[in-house]
Amino acid sequence: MANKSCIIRLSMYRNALIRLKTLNFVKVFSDNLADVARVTSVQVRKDFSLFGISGNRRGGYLIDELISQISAILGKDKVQKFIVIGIGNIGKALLNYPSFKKNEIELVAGFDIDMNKHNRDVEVPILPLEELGKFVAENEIKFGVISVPDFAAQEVLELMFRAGIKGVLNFAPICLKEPPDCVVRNINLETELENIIYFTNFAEQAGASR
Amino acid sequence: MANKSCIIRLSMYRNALIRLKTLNFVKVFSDNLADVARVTSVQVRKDFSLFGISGNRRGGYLIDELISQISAILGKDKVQKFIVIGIGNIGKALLNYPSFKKNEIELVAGFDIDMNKHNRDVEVPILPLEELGKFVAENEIKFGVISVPDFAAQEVLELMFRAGIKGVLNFAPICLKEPPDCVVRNINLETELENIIYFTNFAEQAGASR
DNA sequence: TAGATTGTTAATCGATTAACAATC
DNA sequence: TAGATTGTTAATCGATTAACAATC
Repeated sequence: MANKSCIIRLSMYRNALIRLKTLNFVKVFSDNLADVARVTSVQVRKDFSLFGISGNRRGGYLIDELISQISAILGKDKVQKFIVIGIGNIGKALLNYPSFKKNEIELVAGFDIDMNKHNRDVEVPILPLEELGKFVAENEIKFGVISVPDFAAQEVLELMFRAGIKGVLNFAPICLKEPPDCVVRNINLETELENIIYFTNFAEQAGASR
Repeated sequence: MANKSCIIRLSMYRNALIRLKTLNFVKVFSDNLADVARVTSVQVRKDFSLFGISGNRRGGYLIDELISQISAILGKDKVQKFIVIGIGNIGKALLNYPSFKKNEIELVAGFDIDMNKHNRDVEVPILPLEELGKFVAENEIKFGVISVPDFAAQEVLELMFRAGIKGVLNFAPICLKEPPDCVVRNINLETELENIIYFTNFAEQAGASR
């Protein structure tokens, strides 16, 4: 029903709502949310109607209600635990990313094959890859992030899948095959930069010929 | 004409082609590329036709030709220089990301307001934010990455824009307003994880009710 | 009541897919 | 020639947008 873009927009609305709440706003109009998410107010209302979220005609939406409704959709009503496989630069950056925790996302452990990176005596331990299955089972982990080199990614995914992981965000620059009943999203940083390059150059050409 | 997804697919085709080339492949069929990019072969041919790339009926495509044609589209015929603003965890990870350089993407400098992070005596210097305008002008930089906290992002974008930057990848968790003649893409890591959570939970429910 | 805003149905737009013609 | 593959035109699908009805 809802597509990826729609869920991304819901996240953006929610972030904006939380900011507005800290400014002591109580009500918000679809037009306000449209501005922060860079979409139209129709889009906002359409997104809400998809999930049966309704406001007050003439009176907009109550921010508190809206936050809790969107939060429920996005699974923010409870803490969601993730593990990170591959503790290179990206993996480390994710483990130290400050704003996850205040948004109910908790990275609970890292895994790596390099024993020099292992460390159990910290809040978020870095463990050997062999312990992944046991850890996932014992801690009931559903989600994981792959930040290993491209050649290792598919194998790591299969390891995670066999351990029972159901949702994966992949930073390795390769398009992974989704196992059955497992959601995989690929983010390729190089590809994102290439996108910027293409559209910038394209806009320049279009601008020049105008 | 081409949309974002199409350019992402071109990047994926190119990555796959480079791998195939190292395996001494000479020719490739649209069906092969479809497999690596997880799309259909019609999609591949349609993408190519959009850019006037043609192969040999019955004989597929010559890998060398294809790589150079896609490379030209993606601006890989020359090195593209980027700067990184905000040298936190993400910024550092990007500066150390190994595979950019072999794909004609060069991160040439970092910028930060924290003087403890400044360092001129390395290959990729970390400079004070005040020097951004001068550096961009002297080194003819067109592209940049924002990896500062959310509250600083819009201001940094405007600084970059005034300096002459034309394309920006933003990692700050806020949807930035595109200045005129400047391309901005937003990647929000939290939102990506929220996406995984939603679609995983959704798939589970759908699976359970089946 | 008049005006502003929500919410829904219909129209449009754009991207993907299907069908098939071209040709090596 | 027969078979496999490319390349294009038309059909479909899904998401966004427009129009407008509902109502506070």
